[in-house]
Amino acid sequence: MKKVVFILGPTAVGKSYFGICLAKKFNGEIISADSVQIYKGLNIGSAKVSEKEQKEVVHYAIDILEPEEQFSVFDFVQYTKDKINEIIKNGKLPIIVGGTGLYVKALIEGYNLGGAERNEQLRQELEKIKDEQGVDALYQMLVDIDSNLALQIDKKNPVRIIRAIEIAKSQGVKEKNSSDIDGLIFALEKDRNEIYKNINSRVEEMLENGLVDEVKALVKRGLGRNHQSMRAIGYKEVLDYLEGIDNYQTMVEKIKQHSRNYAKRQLTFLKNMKTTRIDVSDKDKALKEMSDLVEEWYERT
RNA sequence: GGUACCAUGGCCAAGUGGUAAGGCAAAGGUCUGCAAAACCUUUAUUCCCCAGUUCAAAUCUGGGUGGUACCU
Repeated sequence: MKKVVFILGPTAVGKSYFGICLAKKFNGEIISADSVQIYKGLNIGSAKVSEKEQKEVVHYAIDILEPEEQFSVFDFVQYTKDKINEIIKNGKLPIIVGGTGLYVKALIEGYNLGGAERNEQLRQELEKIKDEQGVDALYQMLVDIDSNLALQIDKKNPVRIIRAIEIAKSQGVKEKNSSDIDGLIFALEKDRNEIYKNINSRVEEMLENGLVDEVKALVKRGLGRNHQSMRAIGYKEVLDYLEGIDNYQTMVEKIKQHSRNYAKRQLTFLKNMKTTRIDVSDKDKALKEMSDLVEEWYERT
């Protein structure tokens, strides 16, 4: 079994901080589990750890993709498994820090995904069916192709139905889940209002640090709303502002609002995972608590 | 001061006589493949107030209050 520490939690609770502290203390290296921080050029809006912090502690899964590229849970699991092995081989402790729940869940539970490629042509056809005949027709297609798979898919969720059809039609081999990870999984928590307050002030900070310019640069490079990376919170809203759809004030409010909604969703997702909950309202106390737990867990075989 | 228009949930808003659409927010939730995505559930016994017409009014009439625009 591979020993891996996980630091999860909603946006703006302070995951990065605790990750770095623990890494320093336990000779660890960090793998980010964040669907936006993997992209180069998306720094401010993704609250990426600073270069300075990246020098203090080795970080992986940050800046590994161009903003034009696609990425999926499958890719994340592949990448991360390799890194975990590498880190352990070097005698260090892997620490996974991030807020993208599904990435982490897939890793912990050992999803064996087949690696089905995106099929743009098929996608276009399916989109067309959805627009012309509705989601029900789309779902019916899935039922016809693979009725077992269809049972697991939300009937009304076009994004998932399309992906399911894509997978069903590809040759990807699916095996059973298997995980060789012995995880110590922390879920950082804090009073909801406190989190919301942090989010609001962090958004203000991002704006002061030049979020709008960051997006402008990406737009200049040819990025637009159909790129996966640009659908992230903080980016799509600025895009709306730059295109004159929203005024500045509205943009700011929307970024805050969407971040709050996101935090809520993360909290819900985390509730369903087996985690060790840590109240981080008192930073020092929380750090001590986590350190003790890591120590004890690390000793165990 | 005059004239016109408007007043519907936290916000935006549809509805012009038949028993309150929708969107956003909020709250809760889903989750094995774009997840900072996508999706689901809940949320106005009541339409600014008062009086009237009518079997029936958010919808019509009169008055009041508040707002907006234009005029003097």
